[in-house]
Amino acid sequence: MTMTKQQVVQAFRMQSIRDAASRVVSQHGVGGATIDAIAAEAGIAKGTIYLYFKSREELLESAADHAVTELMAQVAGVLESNEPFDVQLRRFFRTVLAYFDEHRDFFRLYQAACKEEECRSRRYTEYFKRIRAWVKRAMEADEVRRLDVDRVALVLSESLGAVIQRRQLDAPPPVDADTEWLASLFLDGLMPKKGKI
Amino acid sequence: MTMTKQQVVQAFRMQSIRDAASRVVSQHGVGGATIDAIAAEAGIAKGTIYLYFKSREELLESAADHAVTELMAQVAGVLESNEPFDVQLRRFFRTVLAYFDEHRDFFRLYQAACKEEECRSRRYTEYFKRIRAWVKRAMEADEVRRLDVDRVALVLSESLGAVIQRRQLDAPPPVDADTEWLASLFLDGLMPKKGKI
Amino acid sequence: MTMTKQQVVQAFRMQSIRDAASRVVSQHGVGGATIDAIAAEAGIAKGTIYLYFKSREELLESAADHAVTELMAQVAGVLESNEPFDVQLRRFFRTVLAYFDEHRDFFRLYQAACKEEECRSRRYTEYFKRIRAWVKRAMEADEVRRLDVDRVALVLSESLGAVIQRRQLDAPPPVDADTEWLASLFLDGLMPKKGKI
Amino acid sequence: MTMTKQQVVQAFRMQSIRDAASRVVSQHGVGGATIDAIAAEAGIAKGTIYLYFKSREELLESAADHAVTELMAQVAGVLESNEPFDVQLRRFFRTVLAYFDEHRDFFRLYQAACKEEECRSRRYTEYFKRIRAWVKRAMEADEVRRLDVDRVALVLSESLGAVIQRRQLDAPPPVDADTEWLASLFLDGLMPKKGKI
DNA sequence: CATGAATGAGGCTTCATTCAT
DNA sequence: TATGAATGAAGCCTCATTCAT
Repeated sequence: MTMTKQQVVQAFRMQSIRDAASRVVSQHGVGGATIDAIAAEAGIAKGTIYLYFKSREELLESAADHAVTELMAQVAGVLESNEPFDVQLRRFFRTVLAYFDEHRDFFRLYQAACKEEECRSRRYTEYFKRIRAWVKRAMEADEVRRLDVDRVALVLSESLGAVIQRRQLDAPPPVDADTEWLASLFLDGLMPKKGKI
Repeated sequence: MTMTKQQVVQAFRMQSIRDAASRVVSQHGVGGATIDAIAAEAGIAKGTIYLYFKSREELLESAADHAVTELMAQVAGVLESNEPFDVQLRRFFRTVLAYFDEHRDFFRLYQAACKEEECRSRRYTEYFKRIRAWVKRAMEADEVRRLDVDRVALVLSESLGAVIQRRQLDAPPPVDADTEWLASLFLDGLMPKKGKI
Repeated sequence: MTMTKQQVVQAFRMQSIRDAASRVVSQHGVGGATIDAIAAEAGIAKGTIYLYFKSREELLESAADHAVTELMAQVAGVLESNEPFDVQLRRFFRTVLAYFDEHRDFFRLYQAACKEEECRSRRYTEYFKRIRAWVKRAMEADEVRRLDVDRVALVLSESLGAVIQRRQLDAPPPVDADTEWLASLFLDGLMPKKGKI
Repeated sequence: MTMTKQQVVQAFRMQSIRDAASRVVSQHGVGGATIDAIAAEAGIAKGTIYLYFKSREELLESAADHAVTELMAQVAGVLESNEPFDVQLRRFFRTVLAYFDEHRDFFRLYQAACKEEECRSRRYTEYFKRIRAWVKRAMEADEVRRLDVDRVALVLSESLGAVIQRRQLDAPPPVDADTEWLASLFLDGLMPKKGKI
């Protein structure tokens, strides 16, 4: 795991370019994320980008990959803990919401870059699988009703995504508010709790 | 409201161009929806498009608007009926899923065209407002738990969108299956129904 | 063989672009024949070139092809006549030299474009085959000594090429002088004609 | 003429770079002979090349120059011997053909680098002058028919060049075969030897 | 001396838009 | 109205050259 100074510098540079790309995308959309704009944002020359990435496409893909990876690292601990599902669900929502409050760039980058073509690949798949596995475990432990695992995982993550995106407009409520609200909706549903005395 | 023959022809022509745009987008993505391709698909000359739409952007926006409008017309009846919420919710899901099963073109058009820039504007806002109003009414009638109306409407529509998108891959289950499943999730939540003797 | 007016215009435009390309190459070399320069020389916009040729490479190839074809048309009559070989040889040399005196652009275009890669293809091959066939016929008729047909054809055409190229520098002697000289060399060789009392 | 150790090292380094350039050109053409590729082939850093050559152009020119010089050194002995012209001609052809069989890299480098711009300069001129002088001497000694000296020298060297190039495709016949054949053509011409009793 | 990361001019190509017919 | 040839701005990418280490 020891890296030469070279490798450290290279890694650093690559990340700074990815960050610049992410920022540009978040401000101008994927279509507006030209190499010129990204280079300007990164404060380097156009050509320099090609020392680190083979093409614009590879750069955007890499930026998305890295963002998902970073998020995953933060989410992993939560999903693999031994707490009850409802506690985990709250922590999961809170973690992701907080991540995006700090990286509000990302969502659009990720979504837009991946809507077209077969993107959304590798990393996101891993991310999604992790959520799916977590839901599955909860179902098997009867902590959660048995429903289509894939669809539940999908709806959970996409609903979260939608809330995140919405938080990017106007002044969002505190993270905890959205967290609690989402958890409540998914745990108990929309129906009034008649039967719960 | 009577239209001259001229206006009828014009309206017809515009819609046929929008439809062509929609088809092209669904096949080649928004990036691949060049004016050339759209004109070819519509069987007209490139220049003709500019007789009806000011720019490519306006055309795509208009196409998305119209698609949402069409969907809205179908959804409106459901949301304004006097049935109980759970029945409405099922019909709502079913209607939208069915619409997209027949117009699977649209989703990508709509999503992609609108992620960038501040699209998603006008029409979608109306569509969303209608759902929001419906949810609000249900809450006020105590058919639904009182939660943040905006967020509930958001999560409902986005979850539906996610499922729709997922349905476009592989062989989707019947509309009714996804309908029932979504309804169950949102009505009763994820927790096992212990108390429901 | 009747062409629509469209086709005529298109053919004319294509040829004018080829001609511009040929001129630019002859002045600045193949490397200097940028799309910008060719468009400027043709008096049209850069993009227009792409309405008629798929890429720079295709344009240059096409230009070379057409030049060879034109030359071939002029040479064909000579080679297929029923005159004795020495007469034909003189007419052949004269025709090609004259062609290049009027199109002195071409040689460098052709040579340079084809040195790299496997160019020199199609058309030139045809041109060469014609010469080869002619030489072969002459040999079979015992008008010419039996030597390696391929090599003879090669040396004839390349020697001619060299002389053409040389003629492009300084003030060249009249076409007839070079014609006569070449014919004499190839017909009788370098040795003094001792035996020919 | 004694060189300091410095100068020796410098000369050696320059030649190794020229050789690398020559190899790269022979494999990828002049267009593909980027500074990057040449440096990699030479096993040195890009910047180092600029310590020894002012620019890419100067390097390629220098490489061509040196190759011609080397060839010239081998040809010189032949052309200045006191043997009869026909013997010399055969030895000349054989020497050049053999040189290129071992350095088939060179031809394309030389041709391509020099077609553009007014290359083909200095060294080649010397090389050519030497051949010209030799032919002239032979004419003055009545070993060769009196024809335009320049054109004869030109046709001799270019014909040889053409054969060399052709030898680079497919499996070439032995050097001696082409040597003999060329000599025969140029010595005696194409006409059947009727008069030779 | 040697290095190679950084630069940026310049090339190719696409495509939204215009306009003469 | 309809057409589609022409335009040219703008994007992506390459690579010769420089310069701080």
